[in-house]
Amino acid sequence: MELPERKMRILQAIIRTYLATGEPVGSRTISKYADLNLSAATIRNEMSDLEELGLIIQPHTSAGRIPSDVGYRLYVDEMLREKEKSQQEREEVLLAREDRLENLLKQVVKLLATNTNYASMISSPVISRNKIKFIQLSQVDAQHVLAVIVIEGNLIRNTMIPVDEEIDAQELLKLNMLLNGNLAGLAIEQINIGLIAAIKQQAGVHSQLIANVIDAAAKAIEADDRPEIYTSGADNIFRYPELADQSKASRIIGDFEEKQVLGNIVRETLADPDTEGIQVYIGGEVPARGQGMEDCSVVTATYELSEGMKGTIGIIGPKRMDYDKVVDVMKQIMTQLDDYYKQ
Amino acid sequence: MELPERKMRILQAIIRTYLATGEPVGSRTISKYADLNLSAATIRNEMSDLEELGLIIQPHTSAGRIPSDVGYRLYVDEMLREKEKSQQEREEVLLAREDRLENLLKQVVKLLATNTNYASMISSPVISRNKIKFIQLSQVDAQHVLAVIVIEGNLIRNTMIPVDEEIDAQELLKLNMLLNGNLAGLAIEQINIGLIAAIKQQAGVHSQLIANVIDAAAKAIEADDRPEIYTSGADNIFRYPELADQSKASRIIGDFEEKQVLGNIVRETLADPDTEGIQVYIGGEVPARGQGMEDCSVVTATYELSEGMKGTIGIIGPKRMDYDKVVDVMKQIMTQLDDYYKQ
DNA sequence: GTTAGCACTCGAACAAGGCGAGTGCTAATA
DNA sequence: TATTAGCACTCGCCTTGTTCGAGTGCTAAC
Repeated sequence: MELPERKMRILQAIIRTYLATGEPVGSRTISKYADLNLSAATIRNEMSDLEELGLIIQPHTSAGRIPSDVGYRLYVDEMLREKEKSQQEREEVLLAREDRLENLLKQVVKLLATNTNYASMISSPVISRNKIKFIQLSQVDAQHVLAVIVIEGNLIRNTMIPVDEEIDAQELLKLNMLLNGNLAGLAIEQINIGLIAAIKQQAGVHSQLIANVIDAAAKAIEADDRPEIYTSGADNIFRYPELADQSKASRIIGDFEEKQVLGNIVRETLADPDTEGIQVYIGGEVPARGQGMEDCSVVTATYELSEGMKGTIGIIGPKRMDYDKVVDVMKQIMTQLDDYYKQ
Repeated sequence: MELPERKMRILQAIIRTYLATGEPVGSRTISKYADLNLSAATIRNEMSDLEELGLIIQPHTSAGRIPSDVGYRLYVDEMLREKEKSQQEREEVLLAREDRLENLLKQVVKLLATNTNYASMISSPVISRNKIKFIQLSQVDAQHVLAVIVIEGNLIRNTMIPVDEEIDAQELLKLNMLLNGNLAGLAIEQINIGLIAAIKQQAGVHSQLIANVIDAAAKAIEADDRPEIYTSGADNIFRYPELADQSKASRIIGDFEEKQVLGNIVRETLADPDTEGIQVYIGGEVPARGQGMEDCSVVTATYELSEGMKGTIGIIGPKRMDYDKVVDVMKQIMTQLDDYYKQ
């Protein structure tokens, strides 16, 4: 949709004031905008047009106008275009080094929440290349064998497997070689029944143990498809009256805690291959069947912690969100995450 | 505090009706209680006494009475005493088997929330006996050695350690024996500088690697002191009007997500050695410096998943909580968790 | 010690009315 | 033709006043 220059500027003025105040904005308010220099009456005519175009809405007869979803969309797209052009320098948000991935993610999501004042989430990176790299069995005590499975990308899974009797060290070494020889480098799809049967046969008396290990390996890889999601700043939604009423807040908080809906958003974000940068979902656009989110906007971005380890960060807030600032903060954090392991 | 029989029964009647309705209860309502058979006027006199004793409160002159914290306390103590006596049979809440501890905990907390309709939490068990059981180094690829550390109670931690060059298999075997020979069975306090120096000396050129492993082991054990906390059903607080208003809900949700306050409650529960069963904190009794919780009651219980692995489950709701039901549900879940690994 | 009766209190719910922000339309103006 | 000033009108919000009723405390009678 292409909009005449003046209408666009009036729309922007309306949205900007609405973002700041959260109240319907009237023609007089806009007429005071220095760089427009139009009377309230003219603005009224223009507003009438904008309403006809579906860009703004009048909540009731004698009220000002508020942006519609379509209006927001136009505004956001324009803003993103502007941002693309001007590679502005940013003040850095600094990430402290963390030794555990989990702590890093928690740190990031907290940072995101405190910097934006919106509810924030981060998904742990999912590994797209799900090959087995290395398997190691060790006898931990008389009743337990520990299976350590390393997946491409150095992700590690452990499973404790109960055994009837202690396995001879020499025997264990053979099993390790058997497993690594047959499975290392394979993706989960490549491990078929035939292969499993063959390995089991070679394992002889320990075939049950081997079956357990393969099972664990399959589960380990599968688990990565369901990324962990961390959240922070859910209470921020109470800052915005339009979300703070009981029923809405309840649904949003519920969705936020349940992680189901967030999972959908994460999946959607990761699935969209052409947008490398920021994605903005406004109101009904939010990929969530639940009805909790349609009064919200969601901004997401994909980070790549290291080759093939992609995750999503996102913030959730009211439709009248400070998109400008949010996009800035998210870009900063994204860049830092992308560089995290390169430093 | 000992209360005459009749006053106690009136207090119980008041609290029970208040729990159900959430509204101040008047003398007439109580006078209709079949098993009391007293007129409203008499009840009024008794209520006046109860108020003087600080057990009930009148929100404003022409309103009924609501229980005070002290009143609740009396009621709850009495109820717990009753429960102690009658070992009632319970309908079972059934836990499905889960292979990962994390999933078990998530399942439990969800179950707790849906069964009680209150916000629920569970802490992962903390290991009190923090001994190293087993250490295993493996060469995963040319640049990385994987250290797997198993702690008493079969808790497993992994660390990837970067190395300059591949280590000979024979050499690695020696290092493994060195580590296990010297560290297995030791608690973290027993690993002192002298011991570390001795091991490093024996490790020769690989002393740096060994230092990293010991470091990782120390961190792994330490991490267990800060238990993970899972929550569910935070949105349940919106069911209770007295908590659902914006500022209160915001603070509670914030506390709930931040896990800091919950951590305190968990610590408090675990620290209290003599109560083996259920703990009830009413209003100001809640061990949380934040002011979000003083309108709430918190019920916690300690479970013991297996020898020495203790954790806490808890629910958070309004002071007018269905203590009876909550205690029942928690006891069920506790018992099931206690038996979980014995089945 | 218990109960009936009564005057009194006070919040909740409802209705009426004024206020004011904002609109659309029309006629005048540049 | 585009813009602006003026004006009547609309409608949600807030304030005020009123009623209603649940609940109380007190007193006198049982």
